[in-house]
Amino acid sequence: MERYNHREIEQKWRDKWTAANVYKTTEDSGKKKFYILDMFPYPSGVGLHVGHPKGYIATDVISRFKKMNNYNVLHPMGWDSFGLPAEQYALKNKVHPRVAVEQNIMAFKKQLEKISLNYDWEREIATTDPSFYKWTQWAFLQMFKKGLVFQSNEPINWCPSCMTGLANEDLENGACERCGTPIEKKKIPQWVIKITNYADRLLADLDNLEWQDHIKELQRNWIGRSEGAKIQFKIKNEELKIEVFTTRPDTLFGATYMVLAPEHELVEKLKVKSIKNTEEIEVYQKETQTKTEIERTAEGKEKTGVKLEGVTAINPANGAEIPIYIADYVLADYGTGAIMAVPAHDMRDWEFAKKYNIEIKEVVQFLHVDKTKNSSPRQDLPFIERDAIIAIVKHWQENTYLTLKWKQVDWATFITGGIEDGQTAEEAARMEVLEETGYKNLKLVKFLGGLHSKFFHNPKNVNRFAHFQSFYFELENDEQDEISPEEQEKHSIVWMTKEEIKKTINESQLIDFERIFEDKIFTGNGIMVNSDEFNGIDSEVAKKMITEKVGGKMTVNYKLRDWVFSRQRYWGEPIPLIHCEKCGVVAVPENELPLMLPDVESYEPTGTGESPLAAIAEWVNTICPECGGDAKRETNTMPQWAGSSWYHLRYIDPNNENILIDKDKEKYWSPVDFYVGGAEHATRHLIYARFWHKFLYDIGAVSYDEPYKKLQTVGIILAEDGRKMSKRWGNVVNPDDVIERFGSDTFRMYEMFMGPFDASVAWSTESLIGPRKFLERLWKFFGRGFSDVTDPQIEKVLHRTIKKITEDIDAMKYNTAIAQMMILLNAMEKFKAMTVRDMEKFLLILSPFCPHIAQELWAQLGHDTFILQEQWPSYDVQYLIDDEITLVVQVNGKVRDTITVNAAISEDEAKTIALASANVQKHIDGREPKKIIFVKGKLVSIVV
RNA sequence: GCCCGGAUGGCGGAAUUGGUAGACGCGCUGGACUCAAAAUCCAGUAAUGGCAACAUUGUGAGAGUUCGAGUCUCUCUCUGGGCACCA
Repeated sequence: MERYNHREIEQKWRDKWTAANVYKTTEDSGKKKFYILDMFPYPSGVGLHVGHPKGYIATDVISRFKKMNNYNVLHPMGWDSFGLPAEQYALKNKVHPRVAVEQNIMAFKKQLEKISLNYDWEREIATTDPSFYKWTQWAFLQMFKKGLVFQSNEPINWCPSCMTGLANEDLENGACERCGTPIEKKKIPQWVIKITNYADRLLADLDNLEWQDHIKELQRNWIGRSEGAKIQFKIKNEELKIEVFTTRPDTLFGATYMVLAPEHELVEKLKVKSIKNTEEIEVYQKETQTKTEIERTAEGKEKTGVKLEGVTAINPANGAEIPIYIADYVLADYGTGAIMAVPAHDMRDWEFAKKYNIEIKEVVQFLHVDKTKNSSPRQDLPFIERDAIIAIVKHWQENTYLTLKWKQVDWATFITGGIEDGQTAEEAARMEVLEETGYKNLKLVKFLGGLHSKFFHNPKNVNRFAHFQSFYFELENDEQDEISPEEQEKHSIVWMTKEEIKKTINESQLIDFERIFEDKIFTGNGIMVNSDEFNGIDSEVAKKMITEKVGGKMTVNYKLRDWVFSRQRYWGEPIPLIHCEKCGVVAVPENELPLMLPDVESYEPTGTGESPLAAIAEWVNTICPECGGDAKRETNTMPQWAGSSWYHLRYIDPNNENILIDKDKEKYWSPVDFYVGGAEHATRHLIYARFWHKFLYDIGAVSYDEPYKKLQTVGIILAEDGRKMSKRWGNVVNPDDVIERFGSDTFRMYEMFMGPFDASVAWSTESLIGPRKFLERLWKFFGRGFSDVTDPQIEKVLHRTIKKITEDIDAMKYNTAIAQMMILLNAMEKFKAMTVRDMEKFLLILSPFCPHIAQELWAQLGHDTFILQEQWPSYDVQYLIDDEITLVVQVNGKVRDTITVNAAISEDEAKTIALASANVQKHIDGREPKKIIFVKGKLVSIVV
């Protein structure tokens, strides 16, 4: 037998498979369908590196596995070929984008073919193909007709380097996701899709998807649902009202000023007659506009704003007259673009109010329910309410604090006590300190605020619901009165350091203690104060009550923004709309689709906010399909995400000229059963595609309302140096080189063996040797010939391997599946004797991973069939059962012996054998076993 | 700051979900073959002590629950990712 020659074998079988068209897929109602999809690549100029095919290999393994298990599998591939990079590549290399895309697709395809992925290439699609984008445009027109598309003149995100507007999703930390250039706000007319109409469904339907939880969580955060209230504030001496959205209507009594976004329309209206400092306002508005997103949101940036002089608002809760500001910390496009500011309970408002000396009014106080062992409230006791004080007293010289250690029980506190009638809280605090410790000369440093606590008062054996006011004093000297004998009996005075306090004092008092050192504001829920009739109730409950009282209404808000859909670039689908002076904006008639992207002299971006298409007069000038008069075409193009939002459907029916997708075919194949791709698409492509698909569902074009039933993300392959593979670092590994040297099978196997599928692992050419050696050893084993019977030891491992691989492929645990095949080969080499029949089983389970060598050896065994079309082997349970098992014997939790026993051993027998072990006896050391635990099939644990 | 993950030998990683930690692979060490090297094969490989049997320690750190914890609970450190003035 010749040496394992991967080049010869792999080329031979690739040719044969292609000639026989083995990957062709047709509808077959007799079989269960399985649609498995890769995120299609962007055919860039640089070609594939070793990381790209990882996901493709995985889906290829599953696809082959499913085919061998009698599924009718749809496994297609295509190209996401519109968009900026192609255009930029074309500009740089002075070729037309169409030509560049064609070349790049050819190059990509050539690379992919070497890996022998079982795609049905007859279903290949490209988003730049007019027969494809006809339907992208068609779907857009349906949205337009349903009123889901509107034109906006609001400032949008503009990338000055890419010279195009961008959607919210295209930003990364306030910069362009592609080029890293800080985003500016620019006012240009934009087509926007009301994706927010779908926010609730996009959120709710996540629950029914078999996606990884962290991806769902990412989408939930991106959609950003928050519940709150809309409340209106009257403006004094004006007919106008300010409407705000707030998640904290309970804090309304604490709203001491209001803020409008600088771009808020009310500002312009108020300028007309009320605002006295118009000039100052306008300077600030200009500043806001020219700032980049990054400048506006820079971390640690001090808040800025300008007061609207001459205008005030009325707080609807208490009638208070409060000032109005404009400030750029309020965003125009979230909520109503205006807020009620509650500096006592919102960090941002607090910063602002401190800077501009605005009243800070506390309306919610912390409610602490003690959860520590000794102090958590007892279920069986009622709460006794009490107004009380806490006094924290610092030593006159040292860094220690006064505490009381109770003598009867294990309990230490600061000085606490009730407030008597006619006493102020501070008076009560001073009195308690004097009574309990005798210290007299207190200097008040800080009032720490209110705090409510539910706890079990251990010394007094009652449940307390205490309403504390807390004070921080410093002692001026050690002057001290005599303490009464009763007090002395109760507790002793202990001076504690910070560290000691943190260890001994109960939770709620610790919160007070921390307030000494930190300027913290309370932003949580708690007990209402300073809020008239709502005082004393739970702030969570007060939300609805206060909203109702002031005539507001509870509502829901989303962070998700509408989808800015216009790009001022050449290489995209033309937006099929026509501007007519008489008729307004009119849709291009559907029978004129596709609206072809015209050729153009210069497709460079203009940078003015106008698309390069605007320069082609003969294309732009058209007639209005409604009135027949002169009209102009829309010249913006669609974003790259348009085509990828529905491409999964087109594979099902790639050549249909009459309809987006044939309903019967769609019903047969849809939805995608398994979708594999990069996690970076979690908040863009996967949001857009879900939206687009849901829209198609709503208009009856498809029959299932989610596109991707199950989603799995791929972990990226890092370069050998641990960095990302990039031309810039010069650390890119090309799959062509690896396949040439080691073979496609080795390459495929290694990528699946590297680690867990969704983990990012560094490439290692050194480790690649492992899978290669495995294949060489298999080849060699084959050369040795076969026996009439298989060694029972091999048989056992073989059937376990079949079981494990069957399960592992389903669970996407390829690394352990391959490890198991290695274990099998190790056993084969050790025990040698194996029948042809059993070897066939091995080849069948190997074939999804390494199709070429499996097919070659399959043929060498005399088969003239394609292994892909064979049946997946089943395992025989009789080989899974062990007659003998190894029991672990522990003494006090430590392994002292292992004993080999019959699998059916009884508990008593096992215990007897375990106790008989010499080493076990040594560790029992004559003591009497307290307890012997027996776990069937696992262990005997002896406790002495 | 907020929301998700992750941390196991020299390296990539296993661990039936609470039951012998380190499967499998790489690397490394020793041996066989060879004039020699590569390749291949055999043996070893968590650390420490011991000729060995074995003992002690050991899954980022610290506490806890348990006969028993990589796995469960709490606190913390480091780290990857996402979001970030979202009211």
